[in-house]
Amino acid sequence: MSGASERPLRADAARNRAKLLDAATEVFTTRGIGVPTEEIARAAGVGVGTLFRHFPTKEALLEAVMVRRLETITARTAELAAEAEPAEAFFACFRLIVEHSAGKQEFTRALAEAGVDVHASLRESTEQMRSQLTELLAAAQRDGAVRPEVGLPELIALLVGVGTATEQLAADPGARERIFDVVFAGLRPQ
Amino acid sequence: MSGASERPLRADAARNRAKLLDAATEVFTTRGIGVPTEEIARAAGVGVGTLFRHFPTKEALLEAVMVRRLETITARTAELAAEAEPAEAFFACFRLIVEHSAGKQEFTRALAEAGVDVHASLRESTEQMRSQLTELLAAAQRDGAVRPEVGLPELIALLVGVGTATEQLAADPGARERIFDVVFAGLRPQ
Amino acid sequence: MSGASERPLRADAARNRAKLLDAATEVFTTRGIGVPTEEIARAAGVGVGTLFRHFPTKEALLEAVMVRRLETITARTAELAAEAEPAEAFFACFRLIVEHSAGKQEFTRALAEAGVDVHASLRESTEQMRSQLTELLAAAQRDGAVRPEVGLPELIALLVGVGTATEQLAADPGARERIFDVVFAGLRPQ
Amino acid sequence: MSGASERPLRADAARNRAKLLDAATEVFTTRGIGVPTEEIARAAGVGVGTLFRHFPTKEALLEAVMVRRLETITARTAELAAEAEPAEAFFACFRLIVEHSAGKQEFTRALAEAGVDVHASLRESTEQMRSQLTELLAAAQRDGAVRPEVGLPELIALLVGVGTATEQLAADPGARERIFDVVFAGLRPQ
DNA sequence: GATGAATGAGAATTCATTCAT
DNA sequence: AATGAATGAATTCTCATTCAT
Repeated sequence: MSGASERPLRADAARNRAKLLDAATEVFTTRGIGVPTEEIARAAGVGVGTLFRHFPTKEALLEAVMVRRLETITARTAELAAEAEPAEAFFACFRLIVEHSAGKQEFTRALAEAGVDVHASLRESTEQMRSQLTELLAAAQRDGAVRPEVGLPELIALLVGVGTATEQLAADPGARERIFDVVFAGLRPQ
Repeated sequence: MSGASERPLRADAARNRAKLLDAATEVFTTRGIGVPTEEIARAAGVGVGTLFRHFPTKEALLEAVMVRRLETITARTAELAAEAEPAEAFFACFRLIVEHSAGKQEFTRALAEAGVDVHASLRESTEQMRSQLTELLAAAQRDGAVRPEVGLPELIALLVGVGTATEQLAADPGARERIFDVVFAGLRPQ
Repeated sequence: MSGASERPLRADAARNRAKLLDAATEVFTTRGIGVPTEEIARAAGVGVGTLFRHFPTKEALLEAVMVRRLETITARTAELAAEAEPAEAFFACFRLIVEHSAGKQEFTRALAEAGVDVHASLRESTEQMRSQLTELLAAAQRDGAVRPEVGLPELIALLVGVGTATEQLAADPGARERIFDVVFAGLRPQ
Repeated sequence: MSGASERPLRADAARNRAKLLDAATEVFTTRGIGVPTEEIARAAGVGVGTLFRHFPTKEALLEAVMVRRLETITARTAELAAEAEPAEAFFACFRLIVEHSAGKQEFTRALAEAGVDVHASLRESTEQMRSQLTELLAAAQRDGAVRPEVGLPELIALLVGVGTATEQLAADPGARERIFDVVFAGLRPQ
């Protein structure tokens, strides 16, 4: 489903690639993007050379991390959307996305700064998520579960904003829940 | 008003300090923290040496920028709080803070990473703002304008979150307004 | 006469710049272009940072070395050309250029590979030398001291070729002299 | 004819070795020595591992390329020398060697830098060529076709020099011809 | 005090060479 | 034997900070 145009990748290479992505995700989200590539390689248990063989630049690694994240989110969102009523689905997906988005902003910014207009491969995953969100939102609005004047841009901004807000409250699940309460209440037709 | 324990500072030195803070604020918020100190000095029209005479480390400059921001916000918040009814004051201050917080997160993160737990001098300004917010919130809740279960941590997280959300919508004031609508509606007792 | 558009350059900075150019000339010609910048800095008695402040890339350093060389040669050629009869001047300049060109090829190739078509600043110095050579050659041919069918490209190729040939014979001045004999004889009308 | 002391080498291995030498010759002469080994392997249609099985270091590959070149030249020189009169043979061989020496300098330099003083295996081929040249030169001098004061070192230096000169004129065969005219004229007794 | 040159510890990236498949 | 993934030392360049002018 995502870029199926490369050779199968030898078993060990695939394993290393995965280890690198895991390590990078972990390290980038907990310690920020500034972390030297060398540390990511160490965290993955491989040499720097291997890292750069798989991802030709640090930026490419960042991008790959984000793509994988977006794909996970997209897949789970699709499941959720299929299982539940529009209203329920909308709010469940909102939570899901927020919970899986930790640290995403910093990534996006870093990529954006790199000039390349939200890199091609990211664009694909991004586009997919946008269309899912468009549908979820429309259905929820049709159902009267969400204010009609809220558009896709506002929804995305809120997702990012709530992501940031809850990150601040990492230590207090109750408080985090109250953030959702507030925003969900605010999204309903008044 | 802040740390009045230094020598008076010669007129030109004071002017340079101000120019540096202005330049740093501008540059950090528009281009991120990664910008080399040399560029900030250039933007301020002084040499790097001067920058480092005033702020012993880049981090100290970051901190000073934030302190000044917080002081501005605190001052205006105090004015607003004095002029208006609790409910109105609360929401007006919320907007005010959000609008003055552009780029703040990145700063905070950078400082946090620097290890020193939210630097001493910042703590002072932070503390002041916290107590203002505590009062504003309590008054608004007493007035029945804000849900009683929302606490200070949630309020702060929402301020940061809405700041992030509106940053995403920099180009569309109407959409930004809708974010405030949603969150303010959600904050009111349901 | 060469790019007089920069600030005067502080005394110590100028000294360092000169030390760097001297060291680079020495190191590049004796040990080749592959030598790490760090070694050149060490040879010049400065830190790498200083090297890169003066020459933003290794390539720029290479270029500066060549420009300085060409300028020296051009200046001496002009003197020689003024002092002597066309025939004598032509052959004296030929020697001069050859003797000052040690290692030049490698430089040119490195720069050429860098893509930028024989960098702008080099072009200027190069152009100057070309026009000098054009005149010297024309005068010598008018005088009947050099075969009329030899053009500027051949002259330049011969200069480079004799440079290479004599480099091979660095240890044997007599043999080097014989190379000049052969080529000078071959250049005269037969 | 060269080092006949290795095992016979399986047919496919021999084919790979040849493909590697061809590719290396091509790539080194057109793009310089700096080209990564991996590209040479790719150009030869084999993996890097194979390259390193046949040539234990990059330097060894360089050496092998040169040896093969020298052997080709030596063989053709022998033919030419047998077919023609001394004078004619001398000048014909001079041309031959020059035309087959493209890029050789860079190789030699690279090998020389590698410390090992003109590697053992090269020495053998080199020695053979030296003795051929010695004979050709002596015969031509005996015939009165070449100045008597020119020795082997000068001849070699001239070969290298003319090689360099004609490389500069790659695009203009006429000019290249004039270089030969000049040098051949200069070599004749005056 | 102000200036900007000098410093050198990192950071990203490359590439010859080794080794598991 | 061949393959190409893995390795990590080496290289170019950056930038916070210091110091001579």
